[in-house]
Amino acid sequence: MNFFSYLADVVNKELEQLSASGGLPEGLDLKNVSVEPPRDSSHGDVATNAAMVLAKQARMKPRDIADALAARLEDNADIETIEVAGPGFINMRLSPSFWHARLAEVLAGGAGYGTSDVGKGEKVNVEYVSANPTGPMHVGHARGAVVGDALARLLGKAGFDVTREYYINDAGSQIDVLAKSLHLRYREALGEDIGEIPEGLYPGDYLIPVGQKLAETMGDKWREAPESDWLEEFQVIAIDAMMEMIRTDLAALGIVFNVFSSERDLVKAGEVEKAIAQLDSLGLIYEGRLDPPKGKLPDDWEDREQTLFKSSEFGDDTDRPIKKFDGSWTYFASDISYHRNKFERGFKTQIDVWGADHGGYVKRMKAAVQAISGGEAALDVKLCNLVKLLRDGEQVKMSKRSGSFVTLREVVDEVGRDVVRFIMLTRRNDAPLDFDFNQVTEQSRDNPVFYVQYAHARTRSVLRNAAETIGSDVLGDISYPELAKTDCSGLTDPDELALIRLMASWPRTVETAAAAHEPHRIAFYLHEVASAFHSLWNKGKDDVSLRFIFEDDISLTRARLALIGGAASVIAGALDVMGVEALEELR
RNA sequence: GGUCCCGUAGCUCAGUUGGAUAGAGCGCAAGAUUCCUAAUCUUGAGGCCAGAGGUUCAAAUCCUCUCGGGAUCACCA
Repeated sequence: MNFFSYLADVVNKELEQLSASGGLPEGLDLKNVSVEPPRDSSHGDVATNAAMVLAKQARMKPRDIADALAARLEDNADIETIEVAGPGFINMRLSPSFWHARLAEVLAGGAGYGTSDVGKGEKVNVEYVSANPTGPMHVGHARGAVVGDALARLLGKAGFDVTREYYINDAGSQIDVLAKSLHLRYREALGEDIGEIPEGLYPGDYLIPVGQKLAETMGDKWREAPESDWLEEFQVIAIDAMMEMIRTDLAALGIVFNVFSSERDLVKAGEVEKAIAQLDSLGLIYEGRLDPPKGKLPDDWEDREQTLFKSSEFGDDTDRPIKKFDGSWTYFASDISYHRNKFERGFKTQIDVWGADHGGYVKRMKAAVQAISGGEAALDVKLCNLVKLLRDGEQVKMSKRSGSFVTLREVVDEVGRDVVRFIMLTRRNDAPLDFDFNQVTEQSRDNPVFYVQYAHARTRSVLRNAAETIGSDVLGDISYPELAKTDCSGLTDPDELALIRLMASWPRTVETAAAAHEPHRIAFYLHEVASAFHSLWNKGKDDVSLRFIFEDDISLTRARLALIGGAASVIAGALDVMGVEALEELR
């Protein structure tokens, strides 16, 4: 249960009763009344702004409303103390028994705790990675991959029906380049000395094995043939090989898609024509001229008539071309048809995860989604900023031209998938991110992955240790469902209750992070839980009564183990939303 | 020049879609190991939330302008 929602219901009911009994006017609009954590935990566990929000409508002083409401809430058994503070906040501290009940929920819920139905099964499409199939994935792709995957998991946890989708950009001119590069490697495999890879072709050696295989299976059939004979076939072969490589790399990161959509297939099926025809029927397509960009004029600027989409009618800065000079569709045109295709498959909420360098593309794409859906669908674009790789304090230089970029695979092989995934979520998606090889493999609190994993390993260590030192025949069953039934009235220390309050905040964290489409919040939440747990652990060093295991007090030990088990369960559950496995021990 | 993102402690960043005295880590200063992993914890100093207006009970958050950093700017994807 989201205890904030629960208390919001309680507050709303009391407000209605106040209205009914004449303490407040009737017919008040309660929609802005909220029950939230206070900024400063010394103010209490939850706070409501009801008195301030209603003051104007009710034509009463906030303090008067607050006093009346507080007087009613005071009788509620879940509320231990209540006070009116500041301009009219009502601060509530909840009773220990309320928190004990939440702990039981955490344990009984296990991995499913925090799962919400706010999504109401609504279909959401998350499109991410969508790297061009022209080479291996590099670390920049890794960030988009992790953000998209974690967002998909988060939305699923919040009750949405999520589809993870990869859009294969396999129709543009870079595919011609890919096919030509492959032909060169094919000739090389047949024994030809190809020398330096010419400028404009892909120099990486990942096409070498593909060329070799071609030479084996096809012999020299295409060696001297004109380009027009082999281009199409080489394109298909190259795309398949690259996508296979990309899938493998993504799998190494633990990322799997439900749907791969091919731009090439869309174009071949005439989907672009359909989409453009629809826009045309709405009067949104016309022939016209664009103003050149202000400021510096591009060298090759040519003022000419083009086929344009009226994206400016939907908030874009200017209208956008949908055909190239040679009459073929622009990338934008096929992207319109792709998003239309997603809408026709029932996705009214679409999320795209892009690199920050595509920021200038957001407005037109949102405009297009609005236009093709008649305003029924909405697109949210998450832009992922750059990842800066650091090693020994030095930036690892990446140059695509020389082919010396660091691949996703290399990073995953070096530090592990869980580390990559976690670190990629330690910043907001639109903030630049430093990925420091030294830091992320370090076993210290500088390393957030370690800090959180260590907390989990410690919880598991205590549970193992309890069973060993006391013996399970005396201690009893300490599985989470059994611990859920434990009498926890012995848990009264403020830090213990604070830890439970954090655990109990997990459902709300899921809901708010999902609503905001911000998976990084899970990483910050985890850091908080880990910190609260480490803190409690160390408190037991000074205060023996706060230790977890007492051989002569099984009842208290079980209560403490319930606390520990709850922490373990919530940490593991939150890590799972990030796609990270919780570790049992760190040795 | 247009557009978008960013500007919060010395550094790296959070800030729960408008809430109270703005938080955390690193670094700095001082401390804590008879126990289950000190691989951790506790305390302290450190701020004109880039700046100026506006909106309202309430602004780091929303609006306008200025300054500074980044991305991008027809016919690439």
